[in-house]
Amino acid sequence: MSRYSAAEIEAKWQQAWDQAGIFEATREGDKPKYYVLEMFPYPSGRIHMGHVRNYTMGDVVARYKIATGHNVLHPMGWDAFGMPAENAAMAIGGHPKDWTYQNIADMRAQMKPLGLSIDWSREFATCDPEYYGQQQALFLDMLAEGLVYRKNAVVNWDPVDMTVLANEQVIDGKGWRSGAEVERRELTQWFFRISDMAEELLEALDGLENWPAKVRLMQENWIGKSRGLQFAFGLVDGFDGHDRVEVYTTRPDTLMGASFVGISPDHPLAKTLEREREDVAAFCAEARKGGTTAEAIEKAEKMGFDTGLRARHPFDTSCELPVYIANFILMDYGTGAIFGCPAHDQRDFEFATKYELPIIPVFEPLDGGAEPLPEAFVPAKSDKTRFVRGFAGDEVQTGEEAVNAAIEFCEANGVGQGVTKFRLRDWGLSRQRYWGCPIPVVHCAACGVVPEAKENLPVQLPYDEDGTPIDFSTPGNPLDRHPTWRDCTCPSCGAPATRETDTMDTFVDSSWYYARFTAPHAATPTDMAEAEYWMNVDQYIGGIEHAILHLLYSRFFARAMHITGHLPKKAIEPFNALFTQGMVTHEMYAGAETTREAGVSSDEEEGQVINAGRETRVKYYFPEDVIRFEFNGRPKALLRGAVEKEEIDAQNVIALNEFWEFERRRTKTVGEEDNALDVIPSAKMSKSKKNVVDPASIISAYGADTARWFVLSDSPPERDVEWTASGAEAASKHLARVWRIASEVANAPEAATPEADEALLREMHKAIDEVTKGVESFGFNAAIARLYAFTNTLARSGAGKAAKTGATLTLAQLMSPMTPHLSEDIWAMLGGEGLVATAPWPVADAKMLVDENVTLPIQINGKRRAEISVPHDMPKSEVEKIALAHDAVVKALDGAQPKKVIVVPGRIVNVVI
RNA sequence: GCCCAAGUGGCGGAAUGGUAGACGCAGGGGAUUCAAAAUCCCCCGCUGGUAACAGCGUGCGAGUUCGAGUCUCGCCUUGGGCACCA
Repeated sequence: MSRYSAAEIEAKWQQAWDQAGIFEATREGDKPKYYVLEMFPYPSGRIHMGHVRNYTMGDVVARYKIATGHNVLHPMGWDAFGMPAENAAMAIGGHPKDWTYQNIADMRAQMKPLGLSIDWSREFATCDPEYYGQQQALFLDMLAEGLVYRKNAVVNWDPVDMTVLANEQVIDGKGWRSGAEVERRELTQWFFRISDMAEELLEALDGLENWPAKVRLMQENWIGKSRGLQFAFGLVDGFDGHDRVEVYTTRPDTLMGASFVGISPDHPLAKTLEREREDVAAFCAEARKGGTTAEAIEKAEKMGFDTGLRARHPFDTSCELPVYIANFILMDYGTGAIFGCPAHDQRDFEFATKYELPIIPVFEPLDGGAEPLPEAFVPAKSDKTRFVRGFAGDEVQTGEEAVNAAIEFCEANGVGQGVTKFRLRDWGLSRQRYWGCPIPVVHCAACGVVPEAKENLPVQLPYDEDGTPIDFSTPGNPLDRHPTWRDCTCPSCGAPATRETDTMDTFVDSSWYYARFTAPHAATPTDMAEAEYWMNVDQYIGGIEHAILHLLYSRFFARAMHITGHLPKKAIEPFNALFTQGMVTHEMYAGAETTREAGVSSDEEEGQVINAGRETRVKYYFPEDVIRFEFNGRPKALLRGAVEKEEIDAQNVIALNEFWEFERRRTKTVGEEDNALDVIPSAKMSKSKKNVVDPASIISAYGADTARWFVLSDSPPERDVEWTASGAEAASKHLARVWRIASEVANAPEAATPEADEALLREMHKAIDEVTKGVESFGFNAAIARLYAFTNTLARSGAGKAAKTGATLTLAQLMSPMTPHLSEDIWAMLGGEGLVATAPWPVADAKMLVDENVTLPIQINGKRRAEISVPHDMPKSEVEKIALAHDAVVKALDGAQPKKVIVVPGRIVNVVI
């Protein structure tokens, strides 16, 4: 073979690894363990470049750790439950299970050629009954520990489809599918008691040193701890048993600026009033209208209703404040009631302006110190309030200080007490869906809600029992409609009973899969001995989009699993290190109209960027950028990305609601619907098909090593990388060059000059040093740049055969985490021992990293003016002497003495004149 | 509105406070070839200069330092997170 043939080589070495079984993880041996994990994919049916990048990074880490003497666990599985499968069943018939397992088979077939160091013997899908059965066992244990409970919750209810809608599925207050006005309805749902752990989940963030600061911060904000004062306003005249209104405030220092009290329409007092007064009922009905989406809230006008009730100010009993019901007050934060201080709160200010309530500043608008007031309301002569003086003297305090002083003051005066609140809510896990893990409880007329007996697990989803197909043709939960599945007996009394038909949020599935990988076939959720050995995940890699929900839920679950005896204490923070990688982007046209205007013909070359005129950039998100499906019989593809809206012709964008249905599976983080998510039909997509980079076609054209090399080479891993055809071409050429260089080593002269050998050896050790540092610090792009440089050195070196052979073997080794097949081939070609995959990582010789002679720049007043070459270990004084004798320095000094000479050994000389 | 991050050639990007622009892409020139592909060599921040060289240069403005892309402060721009959260 005289040319590098990726297809041949890659198949050959994958087979060799398989036969050697080197990626199968066992607990044997005394090597330190290392668990590397990439966020597992949703089986959409096709892998994309985002997957390639994610798994390549994980593979680099895994292979490097193998080479450095670790016992590595590197598993792969499938996040397989969720809406797309159910929608496919709805749109094209068939069963979600068949659709899913077919997709898994397809994706596995596409992933295998990448040559990943995965222990496939541990593979599972979350829709395997073996997995979700253990998840049900876990649920029952959590139920027994009080970590799960049932309560009423307000949800978006579509009265036509008779289903609960996620916030993202409510568009302009209407159900995405039915178009019916969405109602807010109270339903009984299951919840994880995650809010009880808010404090701990927050505090433990500090210990996650190897997590990106950004992710920790996002979680901190999400948990949203706040310190404030909770106290009661007494009502002047009580109403039907209500004689006080409890409020919570984070700004007790503005208490003297209170001009009204507001309560939520869902507040108990409002509900009582509603029952007895028609005008209140009418207002509350109006206020409750509209969904709970961020968009609906944004648009809603601030409305208030004066109940006529009056509240007494706790520090000024002569002051009576009106009690309003207001639509902007949420029942589920704080106490569902507030006091309004229009002078120091924008929202209260708007409300007060609208209803002509007094605006009472409590701080002077001093320079510095005091917070600025809305300009119109800075009083001519400021009224330094009694309150500020009362507890803080004349000094106007700000921020936390003022708040704490106010709390202290209030507590001392018997007005309420300081409390800590969190934004984090309990995690509602009930989904009215078929394709999810059934919640293993039974409803019994006599016993109520009864946990299913463990010996009856798994509670399996019905497939096609008794020839009764699952009915996906109509909206709602197919489990509800199933004629027999719900029927069961009560595990407690044995009487006929009904199964719970809600299934679990798919985030539950992904909250503990990392633990299951340590013992994927254990008869209990985990095997403690295995968990003790393998946990924690040493390096977790995935997309930033999971910064909050998935990672927070996993942290909660790990704690819950410890409490229920399924994980050791050390695993309550399951991911020691986290790396969030960027996306793979690619320029493209957004739709056929645009494409035609740009003058693109269909026979343009694959992947070429054709015209900059109307192109736009699309970000391919991990893990599922493109979902192919049929909708109403038409083939479509969904593309989620930052397409600039105005670039897209309206007719090319299918309805957002179709998109959201497919997105619901991954329950969007709140507010993400604002992220310009656009959807392009595949009919249009195929016309501009050249915009989609399909890993399979790249691999068949260039080979896996090229794809791997490229996705790592161009950008830092945490940043987005743009896929370009020329970049892929360059990667391919480079690998072919390395192979060629290796195959020509045999032609090198037996003996060369010792200088040439020495020089190559030094370069080699420098390369070892820098590449190792790069790989260890996720500086893959820098490591690759160093490998390019070393390759250039090697190619031009006049060293002899032995030195060149050694250098080439080392090059192959250093490249092996990124291009394992090519490296393996070169290793074998040059007589390396065994497999390069298991060969010990080369170690740089510190002595070889420093050259005998170094070039030092000479600066004069910080500007480079000359350079000298001196031995690296020459004493400072000698260096100084030589520098001062340099022509350029002598000339600049012009006979004068330098003020100062700074010599940094091996670095620089600076002469200050 | 609140919080966070990032701004370096035509492009992606290098650079423990110590020669800014490594490495790659794109571009230009050349060798090889009947020709091409492939390969190899050279140039490539801006301005002036044939050149040697000089001046300028890491978003803008200050500061610390012998020395700042890197540290501090203030702006500008872009990106991200949170949000009727009291």
